Amino acid sequence: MTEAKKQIRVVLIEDDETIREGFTYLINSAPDYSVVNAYSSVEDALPGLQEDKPDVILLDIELPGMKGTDAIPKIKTLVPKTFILMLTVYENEEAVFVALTKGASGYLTKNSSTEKIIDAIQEVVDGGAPMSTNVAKIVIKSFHKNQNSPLTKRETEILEQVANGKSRSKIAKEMFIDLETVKSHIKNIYVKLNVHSREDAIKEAKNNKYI
Amino acid sequence: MTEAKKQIRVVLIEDDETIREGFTYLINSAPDYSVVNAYSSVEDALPGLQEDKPDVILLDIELPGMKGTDAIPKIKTLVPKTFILMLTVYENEEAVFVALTKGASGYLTKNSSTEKIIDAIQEVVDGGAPMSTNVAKIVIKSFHKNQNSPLTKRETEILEQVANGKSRSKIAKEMFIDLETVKSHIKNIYVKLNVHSREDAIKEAKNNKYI
DNA sequence: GTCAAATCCCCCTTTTTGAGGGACATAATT
DNA sequence: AATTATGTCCCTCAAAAAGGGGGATTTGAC
Repeated sequence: MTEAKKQIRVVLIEDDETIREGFTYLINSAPDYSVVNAYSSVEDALPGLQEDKPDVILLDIELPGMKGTDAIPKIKTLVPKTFILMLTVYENEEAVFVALTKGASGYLTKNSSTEKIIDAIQEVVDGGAPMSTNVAKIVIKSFHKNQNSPLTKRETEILEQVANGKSRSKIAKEMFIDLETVKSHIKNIYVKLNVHSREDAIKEAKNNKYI
Repeated sequence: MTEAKKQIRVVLIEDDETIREGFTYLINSAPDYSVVNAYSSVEDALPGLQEDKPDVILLDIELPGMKGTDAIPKIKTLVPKTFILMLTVYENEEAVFVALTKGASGYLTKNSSTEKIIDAIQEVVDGGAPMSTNVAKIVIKSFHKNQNSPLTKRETEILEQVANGKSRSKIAKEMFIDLETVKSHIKNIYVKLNVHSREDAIKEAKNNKYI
């Protein structure tokens, strides 16, 4: 192995000096990985990113000044091909979803082992989406439906169609039932959810993961 | 360490005999883990599950007869506290989502190392949600929005409200703009998406991840 | 035999929707 | 300086949809 492998360029954005230096040392110690820059804030980082040309940015989610999640779109504008891995000490459900919707590729807790961090960087470069199983759980939970729904199967089906913006007559046609049946189901749904409109029914059902 | 640790009870449902026996051997070799039963189909497994009292079920997603995803609700009914880990050879985007919405806790590829399999079992028992980074990528991709949306920010905001079942007048009130403005935006949205109804606009926007 | 679920039927009023036309101010870009 | 995109608002119109009220019937599960 005399050939020089392509170095993977990493940028750190993390306000805690100890963690910043620790990660820098750890990553630089690994062959094929190098920290090209380590910033303590997003404001500091942004002007330098286009020159840094990072393959991966490790971005703290709890930063002073501009929040990590707000930084994601700005970073994506400057260096669109760069993958962003979020760093966090504790899992904040809301922050996880915000980061993922804004374009982060993965989610690491700061107490991860060196091995896991290097693994994660490699996997994100390879097109994967590393995340701790705890973070994965938050994400997966968002897919799970509530087992204690007061709605019957049929009612749930219909409410899902309503939530997709379908009119009652369209639902009737697609489910091969009469418009009156759809109306009847919706009436029952409203009673069960204690609402009086499509909007509130959808909101209530989504809040409780009935749909 | 003279005390007997609690054994973690595992049940396998997998039609390929080689994989079934391989996994059984591997898991039984690990201390604290034992395969209490290994079935080749869901139909075979269901009657025995309540006696097996598994902590974790490893469930093949591509089974002859009843599909793995259809089995999940039935298993949940019989043994609601059991965690279900899906096994798959290749990542099927649709199947991943179906399995997760129906209540699976994680997702393993069959070529995973013994270590990763044991790790995954332990993590799911500890309340995590193990999945390969490739599967995680599918899941995370579902959160990402399309950056090439033809819709403006404001139009996207409004379409999101429409997709939440809100009426135009409600949207107007909540966004502190006139009903006419909302109508105007929606007209433009329809033109841009080349649709003529709320339903189609929502469908089109969701398909392309504009919202 | 009772009950829940799913189906269908009638009445009624109010609200919403979609489509057609247009106007105007402020940014941003060229 | 001129053009374009965006966001705001205005008017009319007919058709569709929504919401609420009262019912009935059949099927299957328990």
